[in-house]
Amino acid sequence: MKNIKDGWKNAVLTAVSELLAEKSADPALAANLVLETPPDSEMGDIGFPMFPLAKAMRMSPADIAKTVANRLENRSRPSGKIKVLGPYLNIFINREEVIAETLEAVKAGAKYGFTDALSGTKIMIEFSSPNTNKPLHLGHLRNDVLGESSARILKANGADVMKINLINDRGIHICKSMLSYMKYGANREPKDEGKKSDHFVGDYYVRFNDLIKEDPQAEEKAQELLVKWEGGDSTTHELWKKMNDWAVKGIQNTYKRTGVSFDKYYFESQVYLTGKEEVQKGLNNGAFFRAEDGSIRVDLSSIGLEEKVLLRKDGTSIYMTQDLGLAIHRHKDWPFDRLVYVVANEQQYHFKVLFYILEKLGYSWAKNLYHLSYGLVNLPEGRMKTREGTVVDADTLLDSLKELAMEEILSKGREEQVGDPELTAEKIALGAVHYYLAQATPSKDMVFNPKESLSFTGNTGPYIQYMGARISSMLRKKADSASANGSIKPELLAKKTEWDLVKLVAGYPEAVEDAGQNYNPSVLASHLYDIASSFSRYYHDEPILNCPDKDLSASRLALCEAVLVVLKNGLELLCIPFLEVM
RNA sequence: GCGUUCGUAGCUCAGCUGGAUAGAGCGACGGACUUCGAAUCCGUAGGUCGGGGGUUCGACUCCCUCCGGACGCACCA
Repeated sequence: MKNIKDGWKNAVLTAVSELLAEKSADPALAANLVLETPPDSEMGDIGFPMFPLAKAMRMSPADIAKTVANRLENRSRPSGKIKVLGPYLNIFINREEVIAETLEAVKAGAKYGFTDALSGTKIMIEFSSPNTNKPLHLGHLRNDVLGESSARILKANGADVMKINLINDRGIHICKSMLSYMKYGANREPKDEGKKSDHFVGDYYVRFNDLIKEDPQAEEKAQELLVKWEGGDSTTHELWKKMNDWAVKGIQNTYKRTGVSFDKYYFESQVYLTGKEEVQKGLNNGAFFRAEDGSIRVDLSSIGLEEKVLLRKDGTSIYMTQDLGLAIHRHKDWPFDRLVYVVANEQQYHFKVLFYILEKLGYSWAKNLYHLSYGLVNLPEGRMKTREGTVVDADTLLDSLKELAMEEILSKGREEQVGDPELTAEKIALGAVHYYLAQATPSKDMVFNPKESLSFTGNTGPYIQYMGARISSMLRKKADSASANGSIKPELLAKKTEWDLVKLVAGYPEAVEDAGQNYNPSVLASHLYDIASSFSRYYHDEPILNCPDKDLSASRLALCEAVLVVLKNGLELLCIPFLEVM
């Protein structure tokens, strides 16, 4: 469909520039011509507003539209119908052609919608990056779905993608949970308390609050523990390793559950010292300077900021130093063309500075670094707070959703049809959360209302899953219907609803490309909702299997299959499980 | 104070590089299951697109300003 649009645009463009020349105006003004989609398909499939040309031609936009239309009528042009609507030159593109083309394209199955927009591009994407002192929460789920989904979308656009996870396994917060465990743990293990191992660790982190009340020195002791850890103290490292293993194993369990995976893990404990040499190098070549107090800094005045310390006066490194070294280290590991950081928008400053410094150090790839900045997930009463216990835990959330989905299955009496109710409920739960998180514009903060946000009706993941299940159900019954003996005839699909569906199916690859170019899964989510909802209306209004005309029935079913391909592929890109039955 | 960012229906969100009457879902109210799955569909009510200027043939979209919120402005990560 894209080439048809382009064909029309060129035809109109040519006609317009000719006309401009005749009016002795600059033909280059034709570049102002924009192609848009009319509000309703009854007005046309594509439209060209003529306002921008009015002044140069000294004609009313409506007259221009008429003149251009006449000119186009009398020459070779792409097939379709021209309709002038006031100042708009609208085109009804040749439906049969597009329908036939679309039904053919969809035969690519799981590959339908893949583009080569990014082929040959190596993209590294970092996301999740959990701390090992507590389990994942709702915020991580947003990060994870954005990261995983973006990675899948980039791959679908032909990119070579490497997903990485930087585990934050060192630092004062880790020491706090260790200290707390040393005090209250009594060498117990997760299985002794029947807890998921990351929750087990997290509970000790929370209990550090109790520890502070008991022992005012607790904060200092945690600091001492960190020094011991950095000094390589063996007992400390033993405990550290044990607790980190618990945390990481538990977190990985959640990844498995949500369908998130990584090609490579980096552990902060192994890389936090990298970057020191880079800072030295930068100092030597004049990119950085040594301040009076002995610390090494970078001047940021050219990007409107002040200065930033990169190495303390005692020579120890800071967060920026680490990230600096890590980026360079990663490029050596895997020479990417682009590096995407999926990190909350609170760190905008950090990345702005980081990218600037890397560029200043002369790394050619530095201009292709991208901070996929996303907003916080807030509760109706405000931000989630660990100490107030309002953090929405990922596993707990999924469990309670699963329970709701299960109730739904039971209340509809569908446990037989569904086969495995447990598994189905789990997939519905995942569909609900992932859709909810993916549908919002990444950069914006969002509000999560535990009571209302995760319903299964309306604009939700399960709604889309349901449409997939309905089509799947029809396909299972195909053999017993009229369509079994019919043949597919694109010209029979003449209803407005059918045309709207075809356009949505045909527009899917563009949505994938759009989502990829902008690192924005939400455009894909809304495209899927549009198509699911169009299908639902269609399904309601028109008989498909029950259609008496066998050719019409077969054609309609083919259209539904096309919709199904889009739903399946799109859900996959959004990390939402597809369900044959639900 | 400075910077970034957001402010669209009661609530949660869309609105493509400015274009034809601002769209969904939830909630409210009213309808539709002897028919392909009602986790569905249809209808009604609900909006000075935070306020005010400006640019433009045209502004939810761009610019300025004010108001309000969030987040940054660490030798914490």
